[in-house]
Amino acid sequence: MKTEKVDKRQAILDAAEKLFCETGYEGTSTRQIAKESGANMAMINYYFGSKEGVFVEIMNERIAGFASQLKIINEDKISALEKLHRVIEGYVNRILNNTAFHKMMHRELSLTQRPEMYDKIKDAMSHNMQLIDRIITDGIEDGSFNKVDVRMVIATIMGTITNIVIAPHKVISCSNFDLNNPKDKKIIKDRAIAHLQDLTTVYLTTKK
Amino acid sequence: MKTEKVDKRQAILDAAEKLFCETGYEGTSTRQIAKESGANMAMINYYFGSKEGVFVEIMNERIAGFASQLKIINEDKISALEKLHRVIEGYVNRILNNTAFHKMMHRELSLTQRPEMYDKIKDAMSHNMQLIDRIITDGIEDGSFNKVDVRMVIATIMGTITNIVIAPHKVISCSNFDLNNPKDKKIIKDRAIAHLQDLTTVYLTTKK
DNA sequence: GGAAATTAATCAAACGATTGATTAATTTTG
DNA sequence: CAAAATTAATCAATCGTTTGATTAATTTCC
Repeated sequence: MKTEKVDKRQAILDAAEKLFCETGYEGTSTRQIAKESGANMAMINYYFGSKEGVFVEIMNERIAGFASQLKIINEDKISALEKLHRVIEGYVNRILNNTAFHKMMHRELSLTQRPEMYDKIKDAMSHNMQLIDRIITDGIEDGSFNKVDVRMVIATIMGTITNIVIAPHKVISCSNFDLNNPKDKKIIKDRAIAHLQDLTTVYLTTKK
Repeated sequence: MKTEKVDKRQAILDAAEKLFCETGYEGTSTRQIAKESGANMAMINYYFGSKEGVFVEIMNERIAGFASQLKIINEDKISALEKLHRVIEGYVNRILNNTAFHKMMHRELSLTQRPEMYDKIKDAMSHNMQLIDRIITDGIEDGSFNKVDVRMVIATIMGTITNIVIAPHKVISCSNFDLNNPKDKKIIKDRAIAHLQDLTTVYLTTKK
């Protein structure tokens, strides 16, 4: 009769991620997680060993998901510019579809107290970074891109997106604007993609 | 004879800022602050009323410092591009000279639990944003700049700098690299300024 | 000027509340 | 029945804050 299989384990993960995103790791108590997930407090330790175990599990799951999304863009026989544009589109979509997690990740990246987590995030990022690095470097070598500071260009692309997620008021000053509203999110996505594609096109391919 | 006036109040502020930057607000205890500052725990509440009072005081001091640094760049009779370049230089220098605080500010901006603080930071930022907005908009209106998505360009400038501060490994993959090392910091500063000035010049002034 | 009164600064100790974690008992499941 | 899942109760530790007392400095008063 009741097919509603309540997977407490997953419920804990979902609740914890939501709370960690909203109030931070230290700012979230195990009791809050238990309450929000509908599970008993002891279940947290039963399944994940500790509060930190929950956090690590969330990060691992997410990072694994990101890695699997790393498409074989570099295999396609398209121009370097076209590749870069696809990467930008993919990045903007991914990050703006997971704004809460992205915020949490960046928060963790700015702390020095959990070095293992810092390194884990850093490593996960570096894969994607190397992909972009290769695309731009190839473009420079085959003459289709200007000689630029590749790492700085990457910082610009990633930094722009992160900035939009963390401080959307910088882009939209409208007060009743909400990134969680699908309509508003779509607008921001399109603007971000258009801007970054235009920016990279002009900056990388304009002959001086 | 003894001019070593130990201002406990200031010692608390200094220690708290250091700790808040390193381990976050929730991650720092009042006992840590007391120990690090050499003050008695009760002094924190004596001077600032509460732990949050310390935090608010730090933020207010810093934000006031930033506002006072808001130079009258817009008054100078120089081109829009020149103004923008000066703003970029000022921003990079300011933020890279206060990396720890900048990290903390962005961390606070990504949380939803202290709305008053969020609004305070947002307001402080919006002043600087309006300055840049005006410079670019003026440049567009007088025909020296291309028609671009002004808010997105601002997000790019600020996002790039923040990204460098929070994830410097993206720019420098060298393992023994340290943003606290003055020599390394100088290198990053110069690269960031050169990149952003070059980027904005090409993107805003290239005729299509 | 010097005793008396007042204020500011500092301290050790303790407060109640909450933290993450664990126990032992119970229920559910296969 | 045995293993797995779940529960309420409890643990020691730590949290931010408050207390009452003490010292040092300043002000008031005669």
